[in-house]
Amino acid sequence: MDSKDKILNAALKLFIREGFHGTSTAKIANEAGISNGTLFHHFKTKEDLINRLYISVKENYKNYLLGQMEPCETTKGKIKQLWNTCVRWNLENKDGATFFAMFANSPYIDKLSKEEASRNFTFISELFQESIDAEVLISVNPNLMISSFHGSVKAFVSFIANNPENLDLDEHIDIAFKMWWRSVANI
Amino acid sequence: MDSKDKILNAALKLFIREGFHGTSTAKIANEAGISNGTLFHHFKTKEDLINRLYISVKENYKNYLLGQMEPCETTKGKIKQLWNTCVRWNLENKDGATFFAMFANSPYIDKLSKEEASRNFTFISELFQESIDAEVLISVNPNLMISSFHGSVKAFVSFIANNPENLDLDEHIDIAFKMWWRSVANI
DNA sequence: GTCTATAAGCTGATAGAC
DNA sequence: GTCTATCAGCTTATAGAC
Repeated sequence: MDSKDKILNAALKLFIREGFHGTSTAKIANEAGISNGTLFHHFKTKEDLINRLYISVKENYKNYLLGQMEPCETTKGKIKQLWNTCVRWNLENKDGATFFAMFANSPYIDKLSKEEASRNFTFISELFQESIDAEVLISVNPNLMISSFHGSVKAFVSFIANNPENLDLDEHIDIAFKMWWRSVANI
Repeated sequence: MDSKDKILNAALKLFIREGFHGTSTAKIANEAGISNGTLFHHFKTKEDLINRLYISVKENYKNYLLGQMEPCETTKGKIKQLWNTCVRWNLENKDGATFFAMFANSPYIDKLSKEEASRNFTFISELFQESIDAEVLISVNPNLMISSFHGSVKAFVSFIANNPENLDLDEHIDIAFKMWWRSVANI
């Protein structure tokens, strides 16, 4: 792992544990095992580091989704697989998910970074548009559909995070997807 | 308006515009029109200020909900009214909603504040539990139902925020509620 | 309750040697 | 690319007068 990645990993870990304010560049450098000067060789400013971290986590998310998706015949199957995979990334990458929750609306993330990051997820928009056109999904504003999708994923992940009883994960993933599917399926 | 409220208002405004890190106590005091010393007379530390602000916004949310709710015969009517009212608070109090999104998962908000704030919302839990018992809502884990409810509200609000075309708000509120209702109604 | 004055310590960032 | 040394400025918080 090169220095840049060491720094990004250390920053993610510290930001979610102690917040942006509580995490100085010195702490990040220390956690990464490099010097403060080296940090500023790789990142122009602290804000630059935050933005690059944001883009990096988003890209990790995208690659996970594309890597896990298998060919699937039906439209419903494709969407279910996407939903499941989103949930699993969020559960397996809690640091990344928390970082999004903390910083997605924050002023530290500039508009350019947001646009660059969201450009990676156009394949989701396309899937929904196709599904609406094919009358598999109800005919509503596609952006409302996408908001509903992500909202459902986030709500389920937050439910799992806050209810650490020994409940059957696969069973509840199925229940939650079926609930969401009823709200958007064209039947 | 007394100094304490002036400080809380100024802090909310600055936190969402410039972030926690970018907002010094001096800036807050200046925006509030009082001195830095006075700020520390009312709030023990900056972290104390953040936590008190969090509780204050949550309380404002609760009072809005309780104030707007009118007596309603049917269970579905009650839930629809609650959903609508939640959406309207989030749309009318964008600063508060953004503050939640930014800080709800953050380390600045301590556990005691979270508990104190969530204790105000037990009436929502009770409504859902009753509705499940009455077989108006499907029989799932009540916490999953609550997560789904808040997730649906947040998803809709985020859709409205990101799609500022001149779409009919009331019409879309109806559409979005109907979508969510299909996912939880016991029919 | 409110103000001014003050300070110790930390912050992000730079310069320059290797 | 990485390090050490360094700093100017800002940070939270306090003390004490009114």
